[in-house]
Order: sequence, then C-alpha cells, then structure tokens
Amino acid sequence: MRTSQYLLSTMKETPADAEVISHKLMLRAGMIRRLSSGLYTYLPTGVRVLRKVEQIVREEMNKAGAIEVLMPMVQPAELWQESGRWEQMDAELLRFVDRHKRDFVLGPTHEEVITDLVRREITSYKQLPLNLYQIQTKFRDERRPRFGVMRAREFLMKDAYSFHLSQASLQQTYDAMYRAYCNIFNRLGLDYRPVLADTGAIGGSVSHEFHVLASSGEDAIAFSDTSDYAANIEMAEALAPAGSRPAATLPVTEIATPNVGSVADVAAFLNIPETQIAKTLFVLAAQEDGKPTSLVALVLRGDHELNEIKAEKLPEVASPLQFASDEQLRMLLGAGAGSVGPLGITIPVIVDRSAAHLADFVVGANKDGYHVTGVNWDRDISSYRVADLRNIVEGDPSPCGFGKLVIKRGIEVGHIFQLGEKYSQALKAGVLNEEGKHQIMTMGCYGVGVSRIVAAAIEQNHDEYGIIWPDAIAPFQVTLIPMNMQKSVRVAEATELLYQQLTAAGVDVLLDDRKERPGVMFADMELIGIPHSIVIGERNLDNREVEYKNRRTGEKQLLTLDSVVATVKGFLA
RNA sequence: CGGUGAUUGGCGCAGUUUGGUAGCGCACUUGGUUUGGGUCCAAGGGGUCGCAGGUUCAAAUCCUGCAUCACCGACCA
Repeated sequence: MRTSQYLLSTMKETPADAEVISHKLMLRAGMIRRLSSGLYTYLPTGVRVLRKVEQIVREEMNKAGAIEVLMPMVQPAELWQESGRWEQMDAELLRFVDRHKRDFVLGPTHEEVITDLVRREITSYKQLPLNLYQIQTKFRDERRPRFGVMRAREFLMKDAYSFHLSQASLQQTYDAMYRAYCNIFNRLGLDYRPVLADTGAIGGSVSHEFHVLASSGEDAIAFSDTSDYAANIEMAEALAPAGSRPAATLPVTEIATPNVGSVADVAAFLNIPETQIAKTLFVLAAQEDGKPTSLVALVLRGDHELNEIKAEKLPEVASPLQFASDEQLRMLLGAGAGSVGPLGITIPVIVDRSAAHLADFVVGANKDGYHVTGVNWDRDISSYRVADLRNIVEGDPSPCGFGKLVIKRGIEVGHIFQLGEKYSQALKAGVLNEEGKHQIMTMGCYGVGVSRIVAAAIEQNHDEYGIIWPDAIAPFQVTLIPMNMQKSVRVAEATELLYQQLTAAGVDVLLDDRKERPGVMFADMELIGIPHSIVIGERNLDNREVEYKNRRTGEKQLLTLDSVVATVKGFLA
C-alpha cells in the first residue's frame, strides 16, 4: 500500500472527549471515528487491525474443532420471551418494532438464536458434541459507553456455543476452548492471564475470564506470587488467619464516643489500629414466604471491605444484596449506623474469618454515641457463624496454599462458561439419546471481545510517540520511509525496488510516498505503530545500504539493499 | 438513571463576566522554499457560534426550553 493511495487520517491533536490512551491513540492514528455515543466507524487502519485479530481467532477456533456460522443481528422478540430474558433484561436490550408491528431486539448475545437453530437441526446424540461460533457485531445499550471501543455499545465479538449430552463432554470442549484461548492470546502477542471468574446471573458452575494486563484495566485480579493461581478479585477466597485466636484479656467496657461513627474515626478517637475494630453491616435477610422483612448482621474487621458477591451467596442474605435503612436499624437496635454492633442481638450474625480471629475488639454499643471495648467471641457473643465475607487484599495468603496474593488490573477480553441447561431447558432443545429417550442438551458458551482486544493491545503496547503493535496484528508489518524521493531519482528507484520485492514476498508494507518532510513521515509511522521501518536516503545509498529501525526497541541497523527482504522476513518469523 | 460540566470552521481552543455583528494555532488550497525528526515565506478557501423561542436598536454573549456529548457514581450475560 502507498500512502498516496490510502486514507491515513492521522491527527496531531487529541479530540477532547478521549480519556484513555487507547481511545486517544486510535483517534489520532486514524483507526476510528465516533459516529454517536458508543458507536464508531473503523477507518482503513482500524479495519486492518480488526481483521487480523479476527483471523487469528477464527484460525484457532477452527483448529479447536469449532464450526463457523453467522446469525442475524436482528432477532425476534419471541425467542427472548421464550428464554425469559425479554422480561429479565432491562434497557440494555435494545427493542424495536418493525412495519408489521412485531417486536424485535438488536442482539446483545446469541444464546437464544443458536439454541433455536440447534433444536431444529440437531435430533440425535450422534450429532453431538457440537461447537458453533460466529464473529459478529453485537449491540448492548450500555448506560454509559466509555473508553472508546473498549466499552462501546456496538462491538465485534466472537461467540461460540457448544452442545452436549454429558458433563464430561462439556468439560472436554471447555478445556479445548481454554487451550484455544491461550493459543489466541499467545499469537496476538499480549500479556494475559486466565482467571477464575464468577458465573454471575447466568448460572453454571465453571467459568474463566481471560484478562489482558494493563494498569488502566477496569477489573482487579488477584494472583499468587508463587503459583499460577489467578482469580477475579470478587472470586478470590479470603482464608482464615493462621494460628489460633488470642485469649480474652479485657473486660467488656462501654465508653462514650460522641459524634464518632466511621471505623477511621473510632480508631483515631480510641487511639487503636483499625484492625482492633469489628464493623457490623446490617443487610436484609432472605425473605421467607409470608414473614416480615428481617435483617442479618455481617461482621468484618475494621480495615476490610465487604465482598457483596460472597455475601449474596449466603443462604441467610437477600439477593440482590440490600443494606438496611436507618429506620430499620433504629427499630431493631435503637441506634443508627456508626454505633451499631453484634452485642445482644437476636438476628443471625455472620462473621468474616478474619473478624472471627479478633480478641479484645471494639464494636458499636447499639446506643447512639457509644462503643464497647474488650469484646470477645464466645465469651460475649455466643450465637454466630463464620464465613468468608470480605474482599481479599494484597498480601493475603493465596487460597491455593502457595504464596501471597498480589493485585493487578486487567481488561476482560475473553470469557468461557459452562452454561448448563439454562437455555436448552427454556427452549426445549433436546435430542434422542442412545436409549432412544428425549434428553435436554447441556451447553457451554465462549466469548472473545474482538474490538476490545484492539484497544487492550494498545493499552498494553504504546509509548509517548504512539502505538507499538505486536507483529501479528499490526496494520502493516513494515513501512518504507524514503528521504526526498520526489527529487532524488536514486532514492525513488531504491524505494520502488524494495516495495516490489517486499510486496512480492508477501509482506504487508506501507510506502510513505507523500511529498512530506521526513519528520512528518517518521511521526506518522510511529503514531500508527508499524513495528518495522526502513529509511531510504541518499546518505546510505552510496554504500547501497538503507537503515532499519525497530519501533519497539528503537534499535537501528544498516542493511544492504540485497539483504532487506530476507532480514525483514526473519524479523517477522 | 443520579451528580457535574461542555457545545464557536476538519481538530484543539479564545471571545461570554461587562451585548456592538467572530478570532488564534494546527489542518486544507495555490505559488515559492526546504529535505534524516512535525521547515520557512506569501496569497487564499472554509463558521446561520448545538437547536427553538424570548429580551433588546443590536445576542456567540442575557433569559427560558430542548437536544447532543463527556466526566464522576450506580450498572455491566
């Protein structure tokens, strides 16, 4: 490709509404333009990268035995009503009506469509297992699109769905997808981690997320510093502290703590560390039929944070988690938040493992403006149970038993699930099994955010001059930058020759044949992030040489004209 | 959806407080100059100041309503 025949569309200045680096650089490098909130047009450079990512994903999916299909983006409401998600999903599901007054949705995902397809096409156990995928545009009407294509409303995704008659078969495909995803991210040249994930509202038992590590990532991931354990921070188990609980030494004492409410205030007022305080959070209890709403007390060490997902999973706690109102607290305890505690209450008390390890600790007195010191489990509070309630913090022991946890940030670019029968049951997707009996299939689903990978790759690979593409997904592999080719016949001839040779050798090459100053060309090619560049100038042509420069390392070396193609091919191998 | 803020040429911005008929840098066009890191000179083109209504002799500027966009929060199979 020659720049004179191409649409570069680079910008010197960054549009004011871009926040994260990948968004800024994608705009400046001429990869995308915003059409409307969360909707982006891909310019030629953006399309090239997107297609390269897509192709790697496609090849690895095919290699893993998945088969490509393509489903409509517009889906009839009936299927969503059948699965129950027509009611479950709110405004995120974009609905509209066609000319015949029939309801449709813009597909945010394709479980319904694929399950409908499979229930029509697949009738026998002999046709299973089956793993179908597509690479398709999705639409989710995000409340707040942001970060460019990272959280856009319309985005490109690879989604795969597998169908089985046994858990063993599902597990086999799940494992194959896990390996395929590792292959994909290895080939993309990204620093990534598979992490244990929450299965969320979709249900199922097993789930892994694939995260590209980047400081700007939206998700926190916990890693062991010695083993390969990695989990979403919401999933990581907080172990009980080692050793046994210290013995009680102090008597229970009530002290006035006027206008002192938060853990930090209490610690400062009493001149004790936050770790000697137990904070008590009151949340709504799981509702039993016909009974009035009641509360559950959750006790945490003062410096720890409640993990709402863990709390929601407790049978005693209402899901979704809801904190008690001030009126409810006053009615039950006679005090407001800030002075409440687990002493002398009759509702269930659930204590985090770390809080359960405290002795001689401080709690609210259930009396406005008072706290109680010298409190001890069993001696002063006998009815309670212990559970894992808190978010892990850096330095906690790893749940795998090896090493300590460190926390890093990541961008979720892949997610694999064992779905179970949620959709196949709802849509009655079954086959005849070996015994000739009708059996509902079990499903897995496997997603890769193709457009998000493009942004994530930039978040992880950039410098002050622009993007630094990994070879595998660079819009062009090599750029030719001629010095003054408009005037110098020698330069023009050498450049043309290299362009022909590289193109013939199958290299993706961009020749900058614009009538621009060298600085402009260097700056643009660095901004776009082409990994390898060749500068052709009078200076080195005297020795029949050109200069090679590596975008990532900045390393330069002189190459003879005859050796350019072989050397470049060597770099790309 | 709640809070905050923005909207002036393709991009980045000034001008709004104190109303007087729109400006700067970049980009673009033409000619010249320069050619290993965003040259320099000259001449140009391009804006109903987000939309609608109001106040006024006069509105980018003041008032009212609306729209769009962004940021923070909540949300995120």
